[in-house]
Amino acid sequence: MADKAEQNTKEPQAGTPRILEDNSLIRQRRKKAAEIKGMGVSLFPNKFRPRDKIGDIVARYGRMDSNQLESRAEDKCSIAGRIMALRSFGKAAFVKLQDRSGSLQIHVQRDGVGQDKYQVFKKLEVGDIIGVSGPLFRTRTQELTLRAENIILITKSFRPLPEKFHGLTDVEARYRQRYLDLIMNQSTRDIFLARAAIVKTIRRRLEERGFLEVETPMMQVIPGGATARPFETYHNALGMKLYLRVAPELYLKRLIVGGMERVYELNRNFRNEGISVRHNPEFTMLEFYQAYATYEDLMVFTEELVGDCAKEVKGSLKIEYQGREIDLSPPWRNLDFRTSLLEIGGVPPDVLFDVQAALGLSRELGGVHKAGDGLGKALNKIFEVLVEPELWQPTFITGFPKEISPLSRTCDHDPDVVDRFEFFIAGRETGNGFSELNDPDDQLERFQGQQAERAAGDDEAQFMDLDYVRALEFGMPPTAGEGIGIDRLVMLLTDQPSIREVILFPLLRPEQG
RNA sequence: GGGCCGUUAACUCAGACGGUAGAGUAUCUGCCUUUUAAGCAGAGAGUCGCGUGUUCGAUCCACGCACGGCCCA
Repeated sequence: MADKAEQNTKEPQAGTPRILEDNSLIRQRRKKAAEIKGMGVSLFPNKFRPRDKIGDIVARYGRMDSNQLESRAEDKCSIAGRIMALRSFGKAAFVKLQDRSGSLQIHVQRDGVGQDKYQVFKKLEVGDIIGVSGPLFRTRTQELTLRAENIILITKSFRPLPEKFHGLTDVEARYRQRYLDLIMNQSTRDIFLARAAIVKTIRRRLEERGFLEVETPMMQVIPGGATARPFETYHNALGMKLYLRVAPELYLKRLIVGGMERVYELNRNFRNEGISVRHNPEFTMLEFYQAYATYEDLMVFTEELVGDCAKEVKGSLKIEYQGREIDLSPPWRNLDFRTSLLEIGGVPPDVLFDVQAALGLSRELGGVHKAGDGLGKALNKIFEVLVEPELWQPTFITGFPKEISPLSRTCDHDPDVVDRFEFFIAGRETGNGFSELNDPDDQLERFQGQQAERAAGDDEAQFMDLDYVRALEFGMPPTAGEGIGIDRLVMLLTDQPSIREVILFPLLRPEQG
């Protein structure tokens, strides 16, 4: 009997924690839970062990017709999952059960599971996690269905799931409550399955080439390896300021000095910058270093590596991103930095060698410059605004100015340029590689130059790292190294416009002011 | 940091150019042993993001704030 007075009450049911928001639906679900408990049934048992995955069942039996399934009625399946839909007919019901591999319809009949279990079952709701076992059959409409012979509540759900048709679409809710997003949206699950596949492919390819996976400090006394502002933190016992790393680069190259010759790290970096569709304060980067190689060797490897990832998750080197086709087939376009400014950016030739003209143009385009900024920084800003967005098809840019590359080896026949490339896909920088600077005296001078820039007010300039110079003095074999932004690669290969869609828990401000 | 847009029931969304709000789904009650956005009948559910101001009266207007989205820096 419905007790409407009780339905209306604002009083929480027994056991409702007051620290979380409450509503009538939650109260109703807790009431049902109490009733189930009152029947002597545990709400959170941990005994049921599913023997099967729904995906496997569908793969194995999905093509069998009614008669074939009938003849295999002794093949009992045993699965566990969450109730995503429930259609009840009084003495029978259909349940849509979802596990990590897929979903399957369950038919529960009073005469199939027995009066007692059916009484409990009638109290179950969408969102509850149950275990069921029984044979498969096909319904009148030919849907593969498990006939429940046994059914058990595994976990009671106190909160209502979003509506079945529209699901959860509110972007903020999807990021904050990613668990709900994952329950409700197959497309979200697919993104993170693809991400895992991409990371796995990268590791496999690197392992095949003899790279060793290592882990270097994320908390660093001297943040180095990239031009970026670091996060600061503090170690209480040591009484010491620490930085979250902006890159693992300098540590990985110390390992090259140490004789490891081929190393990689695929992990998080932290940069204290604004948030955008391309930037999250913490992001995942692959960095790898190979001794006795040049940046040109890595360009070839990059084409292979990115291509392998595309084949793995898209099955093709021709992919579509945000409605436009991208062809990852090698060889990729290769353009000199200055040439790209002229041909793609439409920059007047005199700007390329005239600091004042370059700074002027950069400022016109919105660039902010300090007194000490030279040609390299100005041209780089111009590049970012005029050229980068145009590089839709995969493109290597080479011939970068030395001024913006303090860790790269100087080009043998142009002292203003370094042996470096960046590659761009879909108008975004996706990776950066270079022949490493292994002349310790040159490196020391570059650091000193960075120190001067820092003194002049550039808080993105790199810190002096004397131990790194000391390591180079022991001798680092000629080495090429590269970093690839994993989040951006995943965006590309899952056709996502925002980096937040490919990060499980993107950084958001707290919900309550 | 700036601009634009958004925030209404658990979810997805309407809405009134000021008079304290609706739909669908979900939920509750009843019926129903092959449904699949099940169906039929009935019912309940809201601090209209937060605050201040204007007003007889604000969810709606104004200002501020919070959170989010997109664009720009």
